Amino acid sequence: MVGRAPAERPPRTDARRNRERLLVVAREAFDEAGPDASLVEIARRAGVGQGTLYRHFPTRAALLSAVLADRIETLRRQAAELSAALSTDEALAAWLHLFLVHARVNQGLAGAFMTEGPETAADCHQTITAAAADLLGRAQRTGTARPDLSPDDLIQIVVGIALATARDGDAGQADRLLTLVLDAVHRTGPVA
Amino acid sequence: MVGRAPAERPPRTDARRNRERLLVVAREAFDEAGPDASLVEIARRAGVGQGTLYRHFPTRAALLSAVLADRIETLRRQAAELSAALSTDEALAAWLHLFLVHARVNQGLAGAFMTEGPETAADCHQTITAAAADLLGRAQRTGTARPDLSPDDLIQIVVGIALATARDGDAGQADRLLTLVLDAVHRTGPVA
DNA sequence: TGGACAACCGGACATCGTGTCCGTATCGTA
DNA sequence: TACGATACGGACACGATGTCCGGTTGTCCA
Repeated sequence: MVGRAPAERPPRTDARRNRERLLVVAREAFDEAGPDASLVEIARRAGVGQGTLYRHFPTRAALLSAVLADRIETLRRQAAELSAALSTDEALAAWLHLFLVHARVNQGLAGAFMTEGPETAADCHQTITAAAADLLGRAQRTGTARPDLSPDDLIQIVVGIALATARDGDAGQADRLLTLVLDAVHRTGPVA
Repeated sequence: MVGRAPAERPPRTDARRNRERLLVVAREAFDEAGPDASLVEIARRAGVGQGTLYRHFPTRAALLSAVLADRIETLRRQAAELSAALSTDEALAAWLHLFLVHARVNQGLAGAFMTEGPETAADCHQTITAAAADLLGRAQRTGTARPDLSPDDLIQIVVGIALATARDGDAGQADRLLTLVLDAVHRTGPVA
């Protein structure tokens, strides 16, 4: 084991402050303009120089996943809550719906999963997949969900729905497609 | 009815030649670098100025859909062939598989559907949807596909699968997800 | 308290991509 | 051949990304 960082100092207060401001502004900007929002514009609105932005968040993905971190955390928590409050099937359906809505609203979520390799968004993906595994696993053990479906595949197809329906305002279509998928998920027997 | 175009002249030979060269080069470029390939680079490799490129294809989408036009045409033809050769269900499955493969290989296809409004890629979308409507309609009349599914929704979810699985090389996942969807499509009765 | 050093800031800059504009060259026709 | 319509080409304006460095500001210690 090599020498570890020698008592690494905490970041300076102004650095910490700027980081917070950037996150707040970035959240707004991504909500307004989608995941392609201009980074210089974000820096400008946060009242900092571009250098500051790029120092804190070297890439767009880094900023995106930082912004998304708490949404992801929220989704994780909601998975647990729904799992406790509803039946397995209802919980799975409700949570996937929440996930879909979030993924569509800021397409950045789905975008962050896709445009990056596993490096940056790995944590997010990990957390989401774990939550899905929990809910799906319960349904599978209960016998109401087909056993030959992985949490990763489930997440991926919902991401697909989000990506495919992100642009047009037809939210109904996204819901219909999710319903279709859920139908398939619960199909454990042969075709009727 | 107002006066129609007065005997509109055919394009000049050099214009026609340049258009061809651009299409050839663009096809290569999109295959190599994906749908975000640089347009100036395409112009350069085709030996024409940027102005020429933008005159023939005012937007990236215009170029993309021109490049895709023959692939789309191929898909349309294959739909008819499969429809004649196989059972309705097999034809539908086989064609959706072909569509998925094409959409993934050059993500540009799916990209063209998404990044544009209905304006530019309308023809492509129209053709694809029509082919899907044909195959799906037959299955629905046969009674092997759920009646509450529109061709548009079907296409959209396959596009979603393509978008979501375009980056990572796991072609198996795309197939698994398509199978899942097909399962749902054929589910005409209550859950087993 | 105050001074020195590291950490941090800000914005200019280099680079790349898109799409427009217009002077010039070339094609088609009389 | 000569003329007008058509098309060409590249400079240009604009906007975005990411880097770099001189100046500034916190932090720590004497």
